[in-house]
Amino acid sequence: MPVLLRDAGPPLTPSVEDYLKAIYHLSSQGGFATTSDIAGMLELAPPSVSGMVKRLSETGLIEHVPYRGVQLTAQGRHAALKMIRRHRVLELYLTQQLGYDWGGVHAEAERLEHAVSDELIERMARALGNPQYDPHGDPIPTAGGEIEEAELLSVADAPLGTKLELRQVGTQDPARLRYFAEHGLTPGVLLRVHERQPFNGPTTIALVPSGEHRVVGRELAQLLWCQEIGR
Amino acid sequence: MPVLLRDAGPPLTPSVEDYLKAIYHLSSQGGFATTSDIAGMLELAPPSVSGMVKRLSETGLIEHVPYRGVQLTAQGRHAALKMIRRHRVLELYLTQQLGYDWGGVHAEAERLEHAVSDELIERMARALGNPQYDPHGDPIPTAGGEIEEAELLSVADAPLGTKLELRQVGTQDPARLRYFAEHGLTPGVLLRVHERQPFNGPTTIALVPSGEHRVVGRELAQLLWCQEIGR
DNA sequence: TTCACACATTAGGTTAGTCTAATACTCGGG
DNA sequence: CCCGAGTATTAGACTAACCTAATGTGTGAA
Repeated sequence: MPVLLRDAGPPLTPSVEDYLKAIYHLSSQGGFATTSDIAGMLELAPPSVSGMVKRLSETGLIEHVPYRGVQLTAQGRHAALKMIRRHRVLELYLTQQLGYDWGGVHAEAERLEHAVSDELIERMARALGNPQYDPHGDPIPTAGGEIEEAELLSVADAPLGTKLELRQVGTQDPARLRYFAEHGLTPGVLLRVHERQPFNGPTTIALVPSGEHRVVGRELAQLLWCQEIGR
Repeated sequence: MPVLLRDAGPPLTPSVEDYLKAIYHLSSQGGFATTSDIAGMLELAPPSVSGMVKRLSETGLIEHVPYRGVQLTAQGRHAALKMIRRHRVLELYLTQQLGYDWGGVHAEAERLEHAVSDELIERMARALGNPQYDPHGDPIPTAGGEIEEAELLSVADAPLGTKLELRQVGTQDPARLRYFAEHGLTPGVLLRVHERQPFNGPTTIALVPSGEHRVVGRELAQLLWCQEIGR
């Protein structure tokens, strides 16, 4: 029997679990998750989020900087990863064992993840051969709460030609963020490094699948963090 | 694809689903489910039940006779059977496909039954070959909301010798109910009809497994409804 | 340097579901 | 026939989680 996650403190409500997951996803690409981002992701009114944020930071699951945003504490991150493990194991189990297709599986997992026991998830994982990736290719955290951190390469360093997914933009500066957005360089976009000039010169990026080119200087290229898409 | 249950009205909360299931089980052996019986089964305080009973009867899921008890309406019965189908399919799936044992399976199903979709239950049922009985031998309602009603025989009519389970006591009269209880004749008890005198004479019952005998007149024997235990 | 706008927070209200304490009802036994 | 024990219900309070409306805050653009 694999080691299960130790349960720290009282059980979390489904709602709290959803907040933690949302904050995990939002703050994985940048430092803080903002109130309105969380509200947008969970389809709630911003004041509802403010209220929950207060409670979550009182119980030590998140760190709140007023008017800035929130980040997960170690404890909150652990709980979030547990939920993500549940979600991804469920998605994989439903598709592989019960013939679900891509479409239906997310909503089903979204509801089940709050109801399953650790034991059930471990049994499902075992039935699947303790898989490492879900049907979308996302890594499944271990029962111990560890996740394969995507190895991120900046566009300034990535090898030429390989297909990359833009994962993080390493700045909070609105001018730079706006500039990137205007040029279609937002997280999730696929691209290749097409050419790089020597002596810290500019990098040419080819967007995938359009093939359009973007030329960025070294300073900006260093802010664009990507993951190699091998799978 | 089998016909799924049509959903009548707004979705029910988990709490409401639990009430309906409890009322179904309690009123299957006798006319009314009382407030305190429901409170006992759900481990709630009686006033909580009174409050919920009011709401459920306002939404047409139950019929409430004040100070007497409640019964399910057709709509409530339908919803209860849907939950029982979910529960029993889940129990069977968890034991047969995921190696759960008898012990753990009930609690797991109890939580999952509120989170699964109809589609998931139908997929599980199909994976199991559309079974008719759960691991305990209880019948699984169909997706259409029908359940194999146990064929009940009164002790006055049952054949001699076959093993029977006492399922219902067909009276509300306290004197008779007390008499039955004092003689160990309560629902769930196993017995055989040992001997029956002619000309509407008394019936002798042998309790199982103790073998003790009880002699009851025809009037009382007609009140004891049993199910043949063949399986 | 200021000021308007976008965003965050506070204030106050709602619903579901629970609780305890107080009150109302029913019915069997004297 | 009435009364008290045992139930049922009402009254009133609490928590979690949401909402809308009102109020604060912080910053980019003029």
